[in-house]
Amino acid sequence: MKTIIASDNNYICDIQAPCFQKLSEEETELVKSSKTQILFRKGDNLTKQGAFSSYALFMIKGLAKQYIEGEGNKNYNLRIIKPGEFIGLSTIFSNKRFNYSSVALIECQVFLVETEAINSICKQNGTFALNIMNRYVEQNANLYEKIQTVLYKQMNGRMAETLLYLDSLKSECNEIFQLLTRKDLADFAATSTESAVKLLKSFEKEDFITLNEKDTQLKNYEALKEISIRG
Amino acid sequence: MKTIIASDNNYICDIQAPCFQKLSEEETELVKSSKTQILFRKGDNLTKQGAFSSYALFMIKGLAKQYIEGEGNKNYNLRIIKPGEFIGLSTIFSNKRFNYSSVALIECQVFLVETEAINSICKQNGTFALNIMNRYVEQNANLYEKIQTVLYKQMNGRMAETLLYLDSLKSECNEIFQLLTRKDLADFAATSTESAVKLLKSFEKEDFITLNEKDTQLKNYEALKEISIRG
DNA sequence: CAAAAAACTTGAGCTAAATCAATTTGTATG
DNA sequence: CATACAAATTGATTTAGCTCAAGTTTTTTG
Repeated sequence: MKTIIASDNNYICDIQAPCFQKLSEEETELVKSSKTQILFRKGDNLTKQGAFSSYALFMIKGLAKQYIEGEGNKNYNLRIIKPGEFIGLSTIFSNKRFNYSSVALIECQVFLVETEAINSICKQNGTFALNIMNRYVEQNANLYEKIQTVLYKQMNGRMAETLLYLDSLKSECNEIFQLLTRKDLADFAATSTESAVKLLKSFEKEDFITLNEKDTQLKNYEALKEISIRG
Repeated sequence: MKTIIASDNNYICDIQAPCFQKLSEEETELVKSSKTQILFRKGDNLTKQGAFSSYALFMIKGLAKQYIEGEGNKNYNLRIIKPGEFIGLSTIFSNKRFNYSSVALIECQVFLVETEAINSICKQNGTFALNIMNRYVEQNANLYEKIQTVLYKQMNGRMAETLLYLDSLKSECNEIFQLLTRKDLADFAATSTESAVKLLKSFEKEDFITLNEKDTQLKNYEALKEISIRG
């Protein structure tokens, strides 16, 4: 991994993220002392599916994509990871492995938190524990939805869903589509790259979207939502 | 729902399950006071996907299957729920809906715990919170695996996996296969019922399994594991 | 800036698995 | 116990979407 460990305090942030606000002095110290600031360059892996780890990652700044690896270049993209989100929380418990991979789409400022630190704070501070737990619940709900999408929808619906999801991120990152290749879109929609290209063309022909250079503009949200739901 | 609420203390158990052991007097009282004992008959729904709820369920005795509903009789079976396991923990937080359905395979003795009770105990008792959290982590890990299975394996692999999973439950419930129809197996393996039948036949012909009446005996574990991994 | 590599595009053909249809077997019910 | 209903089985047919091949465009790099 071509990573850079922030040598001094240049990058050290004061963990001002909401979820760290309600910690006691002592707890804050624990997080601070256990965290390591790291800068990931575009294309670097933040986590590698199956790898053992004794830390979770917390995104300060940047964007990454989270995906499940299959055989031979087949991946399934689950989501875009944004600032304020944890990556690899599963390592907190018995399961010390990352159950997904993630890769930086742009430069990412991240800090690593020892799982032991998170673990012991959870024991002391129920509110913090609930915050973390809530993240699990949401992740869980998302995974259930993904399974439904993958099992019950067909290509068109999955691509429509993908476009709506990515479009919803434009408020935070307007150039989101420019950061993604056709293969990325295909991996979000769980199709082959060729099918993704054909789907986009057909959506454009039907005037649901506009494809300019690498940007993608949604035009007919209603139609896309309809396709996304119908499957 | 044809459910029977235990009228008196016949069925009331002393929440001796491990996860409730480390609670304080006060907390135990909270759980006890908030719980309602229910008996579900074979075929009854314990949870219904999408339904709002203010309680989670805890299985005392019995077996149920957990599944994700699709359109028109298409379901995906995720697991068999056993005594000592929670059902619908997701209702504890913002997400007050069940994100899956579950149905009793045999008579099930269950108690309902108000989510508010669990929630407040989590705040007070970090160890309990970690116990609950650990259940999420495992569920999460399972869901990631399921997505891999569904996306990257084909029929044969999924059916082999299904058979190995169900066989592993025989130690606790030897008649597990007799409780399941071909459609149930198909729903575990994410195939059509017809395909499931054909797969089982072909596994039998290859001498990987024996099909007697409604029981299924695994004969060649190695071969099945191989198929299950290769996909 | 030229060459090589990566990403994108398009059409043709193939394939895994679903659907359909028809029959048989098993189970529940009046 | 007979009738109806649900589950299981089998072969024939269809199809969604993948793979393959071949070409074009874009991006990266020496």
